[in-house]
Amino acid sequence: MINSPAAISCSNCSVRRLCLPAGLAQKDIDRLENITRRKKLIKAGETLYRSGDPFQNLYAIRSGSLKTVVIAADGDTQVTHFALPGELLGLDAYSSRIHPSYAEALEDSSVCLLPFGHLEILAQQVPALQQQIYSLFSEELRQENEILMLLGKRSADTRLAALLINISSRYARRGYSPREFVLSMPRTDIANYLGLTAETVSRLFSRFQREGLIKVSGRTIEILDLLALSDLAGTHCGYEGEQ
Amino acid sequence: MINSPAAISCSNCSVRRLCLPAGLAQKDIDRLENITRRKKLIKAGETLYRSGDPFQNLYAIRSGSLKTVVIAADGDTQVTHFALPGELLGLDAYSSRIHPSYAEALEDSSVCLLPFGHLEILAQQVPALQQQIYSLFSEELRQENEILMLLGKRSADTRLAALLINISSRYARRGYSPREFVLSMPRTDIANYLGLTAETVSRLFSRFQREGLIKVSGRTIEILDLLALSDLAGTHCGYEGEQ
DNA sequence: CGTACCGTTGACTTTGATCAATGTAAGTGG
DNA sequence: CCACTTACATTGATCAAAGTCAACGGTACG
Repeated sequence: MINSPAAISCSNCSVRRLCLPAGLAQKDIDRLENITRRKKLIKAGETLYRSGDPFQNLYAIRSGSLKTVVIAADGDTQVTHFALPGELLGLDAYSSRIHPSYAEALEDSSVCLLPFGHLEILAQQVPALQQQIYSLFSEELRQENEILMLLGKRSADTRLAALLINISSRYARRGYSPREFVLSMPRTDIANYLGLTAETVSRLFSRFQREGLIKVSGRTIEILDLLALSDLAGTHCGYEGEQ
Repeated sequence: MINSPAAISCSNCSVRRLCLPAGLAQKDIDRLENITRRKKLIKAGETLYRSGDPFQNLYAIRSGSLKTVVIAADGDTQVTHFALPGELLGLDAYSSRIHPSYAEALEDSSVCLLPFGHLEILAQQVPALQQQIYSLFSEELRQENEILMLLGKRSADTRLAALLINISSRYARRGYSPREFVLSMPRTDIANYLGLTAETVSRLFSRFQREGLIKVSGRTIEILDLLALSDLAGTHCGYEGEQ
């Protein structure tokens, strides 16, 4: 864990407009930076926090990607989110003061630690920050509702198409190509997230490729027919509202 | 819509300890009451708000029950929540300023209107209220994660058992019998919520009855073997964390 | 170079959806 | 009060989608 030099403060973070500082005046960003100095680097496969850990911080992703996973009493797991830079992790721990899920890095990643006690006090003084926190909470609720629809009502191919379109649009929003990207998670995680098996996901990748929708090469995906894929996803695609 | 007499203020509301006033000092409850005077009565089948409506208020349920439903672009719907007294509706509308879902009364119900603008300002001044709002947001996220697990990983019988246990425990928390209750929603809504069909739900009710787990009489459910039913639900039962 | 993990593909099985018919209770108007 | 309507619920027969089990191929890493 390191104390950041000015070089990696919010002000020049590439995802600041997606993250907590969004909508804040410069003087308020300065105050926010005072409590977000601490960073953490985590390697692929390491956990950022575990289920059952006491809630101390929120975590803002600077780079890399993570999955969040809930564990049932019988040991069964459910991947609930694939998180990209600019997104906040840990909000679900507030009420119980215990993390109900764990977060694991899918690749080497860097996160900012946000001590929630400090953030809460600052939010009390800075209405725009307060509003941004509400907004991130609310947006996450809205997204989960869309995923609920996906799991409750959609066929396997629609689910996978929706995930691809979702990831594509989120990369686009971060300045990367929406047409070609590398999935940072294994097939098993995709399957778990979508409520399917790895075999079904694998078969669907093959089928999508056969049908000319995408080109698959291991975890590298090239979208050949974005329109048709979006179509297959319904308009259930933009479940981050970012198409 | 009526202005409440003192008789139906938060202070003597039967669900105040589950609702926004939880954890607030009396003087702060008094201030909260100043902005929560307006009530609304809605009849079974009427909507509290519709998808697309501008976000003005949160709604706290005083009595009755409602469902919240998201509508996909193709018209397909997903029931996302069955809401009981003390619960807050509308949090998911904050970030977009538009309700992404609609809320419909399952029986004649009464709700408190909470103008969010006012609530936000008050929360800025009353840390305990701020914390309670975070808490309700966070708790809702946690619950949605459990439902995700239910829809992603569980069989039809486990899903229905989990719903019954969940409703039972929520009634218990509100001072009603956990062993016998009337479901306020039709089978189709239960099926939609659980990602099943009404036929499957109906068959499961019959099977549970045949197996001596419950007694079904229309929408009246008597739980005969709470232990076995909880067992079937896994411990995925208490997804409101209230068992 | 071999081990371990991940991904793909095939054969078969199972779960729950679909289609269709019938049953039941509540409300409506004659 | 009773036929009639309507909405909700149940049950059965059939079907399809996705799961399971199993074998095999590729790639990365020690």
